Order: sequence, then C-alpha cells, then structure tokens
Amino acid sequence: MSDATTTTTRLRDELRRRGQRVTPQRLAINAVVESLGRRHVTVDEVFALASDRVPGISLPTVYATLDLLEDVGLLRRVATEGGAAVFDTRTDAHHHVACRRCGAIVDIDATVDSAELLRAAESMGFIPDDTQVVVRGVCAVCAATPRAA
Amino acid sequence: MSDATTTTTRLRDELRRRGQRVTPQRLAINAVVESLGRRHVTVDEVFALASDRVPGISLPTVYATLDLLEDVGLLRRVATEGGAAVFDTRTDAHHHVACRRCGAIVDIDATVDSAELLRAAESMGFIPDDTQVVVRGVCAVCAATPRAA
DNA sequence: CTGGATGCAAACTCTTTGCATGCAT
DNA sequence: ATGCATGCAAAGAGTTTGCATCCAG
Repeated sequence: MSDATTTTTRLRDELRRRGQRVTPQRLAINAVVESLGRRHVTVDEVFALASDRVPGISLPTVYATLDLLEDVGLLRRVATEGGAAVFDTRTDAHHHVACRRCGAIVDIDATVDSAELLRAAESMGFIPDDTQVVVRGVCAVCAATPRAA
Repeated sequence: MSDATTTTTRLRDELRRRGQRVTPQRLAINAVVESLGRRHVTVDEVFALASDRVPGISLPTVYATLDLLEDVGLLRRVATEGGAAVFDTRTDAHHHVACRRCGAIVDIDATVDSAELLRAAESMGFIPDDTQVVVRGVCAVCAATPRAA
C-alpha cells in the first residue's frame, strides 16, 4: 500500500464527508504533494508540477486546494513571516530554523515541551491544532559569507 | 528615567556605532513604538502615528526603520504566515497564539524549553537569535460563533 | 439537474526599488 | 563637504475576488 493511495483515500473520504467535490484538480494537486516526499514547497512550485498533470489548471485553484489540504491535515503551513507562502509536506510534529539573510527554511527534529504553553492557550478558550517553533538567525552558509546580503 | 529615554539612547548609540545617521524620522518611529506600550503593531499603524510626529514621513521610511529597529533589537517580528507584517513591541521571550478564523494574535506567557532545539540548530552551524512558538487554532470568540467565517 | 469547483482576468494589498533632494556628520 | 537617509512614485510580488462555464454527485 503506497502512501499515495492512502492520502488519496483520505482526501476522497474527507471531501465526501464534507459534501465537497472530488475533482481531478484536487486529486492531482494532492498527488503532486505526495510525490514530493517530505519537503517544503511554494505555491508556484505546486502550480508548475500540477500543470503537468492537469494542463490548464489555474493558480487560484492551486491556492484554494492547498488551503483545503492544510485544512484536511495533509499539509502544514510554515510560519514564515511575510513573503511567499511555504507549505510543508511533513505533517508530523517538527520545527523550523529560518535564515534572516538567505531565507532558507530547514527542518529541526527536536522535542519541545509545549505542554505549559498549550495549557495557557486552552485556559483562554483557545482550541489549538498546530504548534510550531520558529528559530530565526543566520545559517552556516551565510555566516561564512563575509558580510554581503 | 523613562523607558523612552532609555531606548532613544540605545538607538542613538547603536546608530553611531554602525556609522548610520540619527534622523528625526528614526527617532520619531522609535518614540511611536515606545509610546504604544507592549503590544502588536502593523506597518500602517506605525505610519499613521509617525505621521503625526513627522508630517510627510513616507511609508518606505517606516518599513526601513522598522527593519532597523528589529535589527537593533528594539522590536520583534511576529512569525505570522503571510499577510501584513506584524511587529511586537515586547522584545522579551514570549510566544503567540494565532486564530485561523479571525487572524487575532495573542501573547502567551509560558516557559518553553527550547534547549534541545537550539542545540540541534547550532549543531548545523546555525546562529540563532530569536526563538518563538506559534500556536495556531481557533480563538474563544470564533469558537463561539456558529460556523461563519 | 443543481450547486459547488474551475478558469480566466482583473483587482488588491503589501512591500520594495530607483532616483533626485536634503540633512546629519 | 560627503554620502547616507528620505520622499515620492512607480513597479513588483503574491494573493484574492468576480463571474461565466463546467462537471461531479
């Protein structure tokens, strides 16, 4: 059983459950996301790859579908601040380091105890569904670069 | 000794140290940030308030100066994902909860042990300078709202 | 059939850039 | 005097919206 089958099924079921349509575009975008393995993707990237599978697919559809996949839980939006949206095909708990100079975003696998944080959030009536840590700084490559931007 | 005097001095000293200019615009924007107390601000908000102090100040100058204040450490950029930039006048360690529906961003004061995370980042050559946790979910107000957007 | 999804294009928001002027140093 | 910072305006990037058409259910 491939993951592709698994997530396609998950998407199908979830759409039916919501009374939404299972369209070729949605399945194609999910297939693209699936095919990428575990990494970060931009909207443009998905658009380009989805265009190969469904010629004529439009950018607004890609935006809408990525939002949908995030909502379903098949995709996670990375908390970068500003700039282009970045989605993460890894939906399991992990965190990110972002370079202030080159903008690179790299996964960090480390456990962070956010129990107290979540308790605090919940105590104010918040219903959390995603917790991610963003570490900002300068990456190794940029740090090695004299002082250019 | 007011905080205003303190941060104005910090800004002045830092600018001199860098060989950059101490301009009325920079001081005014810093004064605006100072006057707001501890809260979140958008670029437009700062622009409007700074315009009262320095009529004719321009938006590009506000952008540049907010970046400068962030660099100096007098301001922190909130890791929202996409949309308008949000700056935090609180520069001490704390975290945020962001509502997916209304976009509200609220401070969370809770300790999070990010030692392992920082070690992992540093082990890959990263030089971290800011760590913030973003909890996404639905706020109390939106959760109470039937199902509208 | 019927309504939600799509494609297209345009609009919109936020942010950055280029250049001439001005002012801090 | 010197050149960085500013103001203005325009461009640029990313995202969203409106509407007619189309197709999944």
